[in-house]
Amino acid sequence: MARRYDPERRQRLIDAAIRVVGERGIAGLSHRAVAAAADVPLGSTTYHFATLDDLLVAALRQCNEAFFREVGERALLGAPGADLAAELARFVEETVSRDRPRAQLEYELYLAALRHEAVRPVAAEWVDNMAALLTRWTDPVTARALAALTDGMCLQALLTGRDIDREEAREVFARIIGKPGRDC
Amino acid sequence: MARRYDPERRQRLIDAAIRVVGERGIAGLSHRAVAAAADVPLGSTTYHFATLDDLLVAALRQCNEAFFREVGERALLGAPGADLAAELARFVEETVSRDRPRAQLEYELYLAALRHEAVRPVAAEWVDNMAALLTRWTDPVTARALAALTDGMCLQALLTGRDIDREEAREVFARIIGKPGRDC
DNA sequence: CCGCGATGTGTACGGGTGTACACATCGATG
DNA sequence: CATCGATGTGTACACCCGTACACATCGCGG
Repeated sequence: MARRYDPERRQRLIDAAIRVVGERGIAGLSHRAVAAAADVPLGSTTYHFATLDDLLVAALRQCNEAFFREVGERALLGAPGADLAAELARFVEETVSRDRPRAQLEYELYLAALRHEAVRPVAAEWVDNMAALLTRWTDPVTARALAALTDGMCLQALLTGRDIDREEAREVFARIIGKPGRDC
Repeated sequence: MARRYDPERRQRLIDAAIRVVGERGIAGLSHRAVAAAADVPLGSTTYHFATLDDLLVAALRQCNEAFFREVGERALLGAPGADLAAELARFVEETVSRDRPRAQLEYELYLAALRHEAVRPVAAEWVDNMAALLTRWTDPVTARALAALTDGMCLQALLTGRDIDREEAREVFARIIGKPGRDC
């Protein structure tokens, strides 16, 4: 494999793309904007990423990896056996209130799959990763439902600008999981 | 109030905007595209809607009204007292599989609130309307949870291109509602 | 009936965009 | 060291965009 003059050029472009989307939204994503943010000439962006969809996919994939690496490392949901409903409630509440710009960025990339066919497989990966993660605590059906409810809660909060009531969230998560000691 | 030469000009522009977003996505929404779709000169769009956000808000508001008018007229969720979980499962399954383009359009406008501050109040109305509707069957907390889960399920299906398992959906909705005859 | 504001129309300008392409430069390979 | 493909660079083109603005046209109030 031939080495590049700037072996990290591609990576820097992805980082720049994420920065651009974070600041100006997907609508502001352009070869030129990324080139400027990465401090490289225009031709370099078009060389490494022929279309904007390529950039979008690379950016979402990187967010995806970063997110689940963090979740894995920091055990964002506590150890298996912990109170999953409470952990999920904490997670959505913090996602929405603590680092809102980042959540908006991640969701914007994720939701781009609605219109951009090319992004769909990566969005599917995200969904599957989240479900797989939750399967450590519960069965697959419940895991998928928890993932969906998490998305719904975060999005409604982000879209309306409201905060999340952590206790209310915990209660609802618990209902899906099923209260321990009862047979429903 | 002074009557217009074309009293329905504004309305036709909104319809055209919805058509444009449906065909080309929000990224393809422009004064020119709307003018062409409505068969009016460019200046007319800018006169009635100075900014694109104005158009976006008007379009979403119209979708919002149309949606809840339909829900109200056709009793999309069945009469109060019906099996709400089953009705919701049917609803999400049909939303995703029957008229997918329309669902994509509605969600694209709705999700625009992530980036467009101006759209946020209308998105909030949508959330509130959905919750208020569900309050006919259940308490407010459960209603909000059902609305969030509905969004999450539809979105995950639309984003990944997958279908919804109606029976699985019913089961999960039922858990949030709480099964009748049992005390959980 | 006349004037004025609301509504409608056409055009032009400056700026941003994707894309293409010719050229420069490097690393590996023979 | 000659060569060739991969990588990097600069520029130019055609296109679409929001915006502004001058002008036309209509309806209503005085």
